[in-house]
Amino acid sequence: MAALEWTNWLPEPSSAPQATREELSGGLDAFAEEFKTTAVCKELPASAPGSSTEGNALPASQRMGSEYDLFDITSAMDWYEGDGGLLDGGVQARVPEGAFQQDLLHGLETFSREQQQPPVVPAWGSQAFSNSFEISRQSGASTMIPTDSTVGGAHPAGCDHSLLIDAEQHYRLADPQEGTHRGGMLRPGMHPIKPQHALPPCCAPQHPTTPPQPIMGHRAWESPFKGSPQDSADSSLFSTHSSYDSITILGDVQPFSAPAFNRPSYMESRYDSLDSCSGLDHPEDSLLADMPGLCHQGPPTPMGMCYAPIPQTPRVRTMPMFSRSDIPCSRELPPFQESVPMEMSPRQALLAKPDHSIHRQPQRLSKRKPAKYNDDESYTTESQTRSGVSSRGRSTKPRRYPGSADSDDDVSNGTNKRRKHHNPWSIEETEALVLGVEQCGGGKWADIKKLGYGVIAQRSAVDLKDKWRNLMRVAMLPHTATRAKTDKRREVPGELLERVRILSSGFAKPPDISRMSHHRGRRFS
DNA sequence: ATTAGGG
DNA sequence: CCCTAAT
Repeated sequence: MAALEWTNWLPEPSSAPQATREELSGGLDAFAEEFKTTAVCKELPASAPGSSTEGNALPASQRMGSEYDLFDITSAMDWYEGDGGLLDGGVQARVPEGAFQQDLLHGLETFSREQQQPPVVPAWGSQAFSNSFEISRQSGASTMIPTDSTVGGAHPAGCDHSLLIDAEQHYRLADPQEGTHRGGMLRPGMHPIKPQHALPPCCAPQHPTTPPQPIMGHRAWESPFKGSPQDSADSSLFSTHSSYDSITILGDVQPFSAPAFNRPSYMESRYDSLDSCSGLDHPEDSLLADMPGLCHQGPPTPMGMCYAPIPQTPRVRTMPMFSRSDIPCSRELPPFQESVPMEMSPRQALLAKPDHSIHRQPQRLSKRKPAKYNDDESYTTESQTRSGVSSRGRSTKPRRYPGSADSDDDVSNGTNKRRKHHNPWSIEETEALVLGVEQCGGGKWADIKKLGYGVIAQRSAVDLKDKWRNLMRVAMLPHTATRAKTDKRREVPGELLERVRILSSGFAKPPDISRMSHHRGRRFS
């Protein structure tokens, strides 16, 4: 086979400092110490073992412990530190230091494997290793979130920050400008970037009882520099939106194959931007496109194409397609409207399964809502004109007089107590809620509503909050406690509960065990 | 205006 | 699902 030509654009192998066994081991120790994790690896193989590609075919749990995992995964993640794209003026932006470290590593490894030579390993701590990636020892996944990757010195700081978060919510914020790194554990409410741009609770840690999830998540994300002239996306791709409006967090992905590594587009463009390398402009050029085991999920996002490992089982765990309602894109995206007459995005169409709940839901609402408004109508006259749309606001809406007759409470339950309204959540609603939490994180119910899932539109933020609380309670119940399901329609699918468990494990305050059976005689809805 | 939490 | 306190 022809030797890889990565030397055309990578530093000469001889120029890369060679690390001794001890140096590399020491670096890994430091890494492990800093991140309070067990050492990534201790032993270097005398020669490249079986191809790392084979290694990645193994479950993540079995791949841990090898430094080749480190290399493969980082290269496969396809995220670069910074963005070396062209500026408006056609000036080639500088490529951040270490931008190609993943490729360098993989290239070195592939090279040595093909040449049947001992691996060439750059020294830890050299420029090739600018500490801009992190590995989760649990899932083997690494996630890199570009933050304010402004190129060409347009940004005053002229730096290329990069925030990396792994599945265990370690984060690492690199500031090449200052040559500093900050790291630690992500905690809810912690905003490594800027307070006003809250970092969404990132990929939830693996639930102890669940196997590694291939798709960690897909989250909306607003860059602190969104819309600023310094935003590379603004200058080169879109007019108003940042490349970093959303990120796709991949789990275990296959490493680049050598053929993909040799793709002309790759060799020529040198991956000049995050977008090009991820296939936004030319999907066929995406290195991920033809990687075995990867499937293309969803439409292109401003960040690039979404890829994810092909699920083992044919479960329909599609990725949420839109993190924002108005992603501009060169390709046709389904029309999407922000306001009340919600159009159906593909995802929503998927959610809105025919029959069951779809039928019941509007009926309940049409029965309940007008009644409520009619009640209020006699008390509030002018407020109706101004109140406008807000479908359900609790605060703005004039409230029923406490003692007023319950015209809409049709049935009394024998006692004199008012029967409370109760619209059970449909499975579709529940799934939409879980999707929202997966995107926005818990506690962001107003944001979740803004996502625009039509099925949820009639539920207030408080409703979402209450439902999520109940979902957590149900999810944390012992599996054996699946109460007699007389009502199959309302039963929350185990798959959803599993997702709830995964998400809830990432929150600071897990559901209070003592209140776990808070159902007070009535079922969780 | 939103969110957390008790009821 | 309702209500209130607290931001």
